[in-house]
Amino acid sequence: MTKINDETLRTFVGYHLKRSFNVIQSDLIETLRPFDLRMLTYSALVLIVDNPGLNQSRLSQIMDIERPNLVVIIDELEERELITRERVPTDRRSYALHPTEAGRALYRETLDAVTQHEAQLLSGIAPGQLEQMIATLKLIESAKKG
Amino acid sequence: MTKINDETLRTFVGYHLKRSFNVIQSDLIETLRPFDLRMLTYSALVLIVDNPGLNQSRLSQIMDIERPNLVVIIDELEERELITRERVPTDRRSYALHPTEAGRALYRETLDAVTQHEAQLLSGIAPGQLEQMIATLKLIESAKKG
DNA sequence: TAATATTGTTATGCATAATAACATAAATCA
DNA sequence: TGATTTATGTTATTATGCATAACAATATTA
Repeated sequence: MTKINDETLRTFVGYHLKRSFNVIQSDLIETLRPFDLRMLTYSALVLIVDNPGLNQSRLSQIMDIERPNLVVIIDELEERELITRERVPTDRRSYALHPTEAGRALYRETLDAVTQHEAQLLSGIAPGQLEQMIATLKLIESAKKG
Repeated sequence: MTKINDETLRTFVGYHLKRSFNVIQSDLIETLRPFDLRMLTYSALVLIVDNPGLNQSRLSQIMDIERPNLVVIIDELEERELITRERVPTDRRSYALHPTEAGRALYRETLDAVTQHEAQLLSGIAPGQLEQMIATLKLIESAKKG
């Protein structure tokens, strides 16, 4: 088999970002599978545990997704009794999101698992090199328009 | 509004990768919109122009997608007469994919546009820093299991 | 008070991605 | 050689991620 030439696409930073993210994403999906969590439900759980009382509008902002898409995620976490939705007395439009004890327990379990799996996956790369890359990724993130 | 704490997620390389990729992806989608191309149809077009004669099986491998998902992409490119599918005499199971002249023209146009847009988006970051990041991204890419 | 904005929701559609099952053709092997 | 296995492209189906329009309830503002 002749090797395929992707040098043109390799000139794009986005191409490298996507391919490397795919690797990490595959690993993460497998890591979360035993806990019956997807990337988005996991991210939401972590953010709710770390920011108890926040509402869905704020959560969708930090997660960079549209509010309608967050609804089903919150529905799922609530149905599994990992979080609660409580009416806010001072603003009866919104719900305050809080983790349950089960939610906090799952948070601890999964955080351990995810941390260890990512560390294992990236064990061949020097920590300093990763730190440097993260600094650059933050610059890209802040290049966002609007 | 109180600032939301995402420090836990920030400990993951994957979180930074995803957020920065989202920024580049949004920009790319807008860049490709006038050409009526999506990321996948664009990638496929580039790879076919750069590797004329390759078949769908090989293309799906380099694109990291499943063969069934490639079919509709190739269908679309063929229907728009940007590429052709030709039976391979020596292996009548497969098709050789070739760009048409229109496909090569669109390739040149879009390559210019995409290159310029990405350069503009990342203009605030030193080229050397980007190169260093790409080297790290390649390491992550090659950490793939299987 | 009237007009406007915000929050959460439903409905809908598009894009990306994975799997099973299949017909055709090629390769292997016994 | 013939039988089995493998490879290629396809259809169908499903899950997931992500965006927009429209809406009811509530809050804000002019």
